[in-house]
Parts: sequence; C-alpha cells; structure tokens
Amino acid sequence: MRWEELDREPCSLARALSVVGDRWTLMVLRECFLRIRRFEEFEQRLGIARHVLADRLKKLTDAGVLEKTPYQERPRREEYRLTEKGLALYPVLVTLLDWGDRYMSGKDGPPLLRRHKTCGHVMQAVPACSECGEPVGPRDVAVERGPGAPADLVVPQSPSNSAVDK
Amino acid sequence: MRWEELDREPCSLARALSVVGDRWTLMVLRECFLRIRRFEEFEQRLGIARHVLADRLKKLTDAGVLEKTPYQERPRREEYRLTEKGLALYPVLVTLLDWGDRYMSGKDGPPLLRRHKTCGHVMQAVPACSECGEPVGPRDVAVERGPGAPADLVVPQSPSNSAVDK
DNA sequence: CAGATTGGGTTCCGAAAAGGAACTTGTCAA
DNA sequence: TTGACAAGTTCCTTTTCGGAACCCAATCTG
Repeated sequence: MRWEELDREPCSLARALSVVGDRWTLMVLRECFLRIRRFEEFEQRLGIARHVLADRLKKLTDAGVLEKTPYQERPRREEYRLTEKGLALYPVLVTLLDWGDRYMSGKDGPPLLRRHKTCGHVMQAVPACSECGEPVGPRDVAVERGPGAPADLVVPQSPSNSAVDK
Repeated sequence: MRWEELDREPCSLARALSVVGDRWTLMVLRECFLRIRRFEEFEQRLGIARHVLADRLKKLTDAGVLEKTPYQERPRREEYRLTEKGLALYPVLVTLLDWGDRYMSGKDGPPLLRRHKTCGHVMQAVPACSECGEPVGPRDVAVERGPGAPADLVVPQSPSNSAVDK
C-alpha cells in the first residue's frame, strides 16, 4: 500500500497513523497539550518550515483533532485547539514520553518528571484494563473479530494470540 | 530544529519520535508484535518499497529496538526481533490502536476487538499511575525538573501545570 | 496619513525521502 | 546449467521538506 492509503486499511493502528504518523504531527500535538495555540508560536517553538506547519494544522483540523476558532475579530485571528478527539490522544503522548524517559535518556536521567497529583508520587503511565483495572502486557490480550471486520480479514493468530493487529 | 536533530532535544517525547516518528516505522513495529521477522514478510504484508523497509529496519536495529539474528547459515539469513526496548513500545502501539478503534472506525465499529485474558472482558487500555494504579488524565499530573534537565530548560507551566512537556 | 508591524499564511527553489522496478549476491535443488 | 529464494542495493521519477522570500488585510506609530 502507499502511505496515503493507510486510512482505508482494516486496522485501527494504520488508521491512527494516517492521522498522527507523519513527521512533526505529534510534535505539533505536544505543543497543543502545552496550550500552544497560535501559528507563530508553533513555528517559533518547533522551528518547523511554515508550509509544513500549515499543512499539519490543516490536516489535523480536517481530521477533527484540532479546531480553528477565532480569538479576536478585527483583525480576525484564529487559534487551534484540541477537540475531544485530540485530547483523547493524551495516552499516546504520555506512553511515548515514558518510553523516551526510560530508553532515550542519557546517564543523567530524564529531563522532566511527572508527579501524580492524586497520590503524590513520581510516576509513569502503565496501560491498564479498562474493565478490571489490572495492568496489561502484550500477551495478556486475545484478539477477535470485531463488528467492522471485512469478510476477508484474517484475524492475527500467534502462539498465544498477539495483541496488536490488522 | 530539523527533524534529524530531534534526538538532541531535552524532551523525551522528541527523543522517542526521533526513533519511531517516521512514516512506516510504527507499521513495521506492528508487524513485529505480530511475530513477523523476515524481510520478505514485512515487504509483502506492508507493500512498502524495499529500500524504505531496509532503511527502517536498519534504523530500528541501530536504535536497539530490534536485533538482527541469524536463523540459518549458508546461505546466511537473518531475522529481526524485538528487544526489550522494542517490547516496551507495546503501550504506545496499544494506545494508538484504542484511539483508532474509538475515533477512526466507521459506523460498523472496530475491525478487531481485544479481550483481556485475565478478566474475560473486551477492553481498552487506559493509562494508570505506576505507583497507585489509579487512571491518569492530562490534568492529573504535575511536571517538575528532572535529573537530566539542562540548566536553561524552562519547565512548562500552565494554569494547572500540564503533563506533556519539553 | 504614510509607513511599519503583526498574524497567518503562500510561493519558490534546491535537497532529501518515498514509490516502483530492475539488478546483485550466495546457496542450493532439479 | 538453469532456476529459485532471501535479503538486499541501485536507479529513476515523484513527493515532501527545509529555508527563504513574498503576500495581504488590519492595525499601530510618527
């Protein structure tokens, strides 16, 4: 397949990557979670080429991850804000962040720490089961055909039935 | 900054993206979690250009995410396997998958479901605090300077001190 | 009221990356 | 001796990226 056809794959990972799998897109979203909202701010903080930034903001807006709203009239100025769909990417960003902390920090350790306000500890985010709350790993999950499966979809099977799938 | 300089940023997200933020890289890793290991298999399943695949496999191997091990001598053939560092990307893949299930499935619903073997329910992965086990959202976390913070690093501050950071 | 400034882009050019097909290399089997 | 196989590499064309310049409408500033 070609990269632009990724959104037509019967795979939620491929479809997610068709939105956020491009260079710079997740860096733009990092800024959004830091409450950066304006074109000039994105550009200055990221040092990204302006037309690339314009392209990413447009694609994210078209995908419903950001929305463009005016913050003043006369002169009309607009800013980009995370929608609910965009805010729902938080787990993706935070798991990438934790992986980077653990595996990409030099001997000095991670540049920043995250402290859980509720319990007061420095924390990482671990994936837990939405139903029972227990932590889940790659081999704790069985894959089965879902309602949106095309007739010819082969359900991935492995020695123990893997977790990440077509 | 330029894209290739991302690994020198004092930000674990940027550093993580310097490894997995390219087109195709996470699709290659999807296949790895499905126990695909050989060049030809990756190529046939993904339909990716061979030199792009070779480049991604080399970069992932250089980054320590995959390792290349011979599965036969004469003719020498090698396969690619996830290392511990690679397996640790599981939370990233699964959170992307869940997001795709929720926001990128058509009216039919997701192509596949994941059932938690332990509790028996169809599940999503939710980020939980590694220390207390409670679910965590973007505003439940405070950011503070870590051991690897350069002297001039500005710790991101927000109305409520955001969670995703430089 | 002319001219500069600001915010949010678009255009243009050369360089790098991706898509696609063909070619290479080492080994064995027919 | 020819063919097949796995795992690349090369070559050529099309996109995308990086960087700088340009555009434009609506203010500010002198």
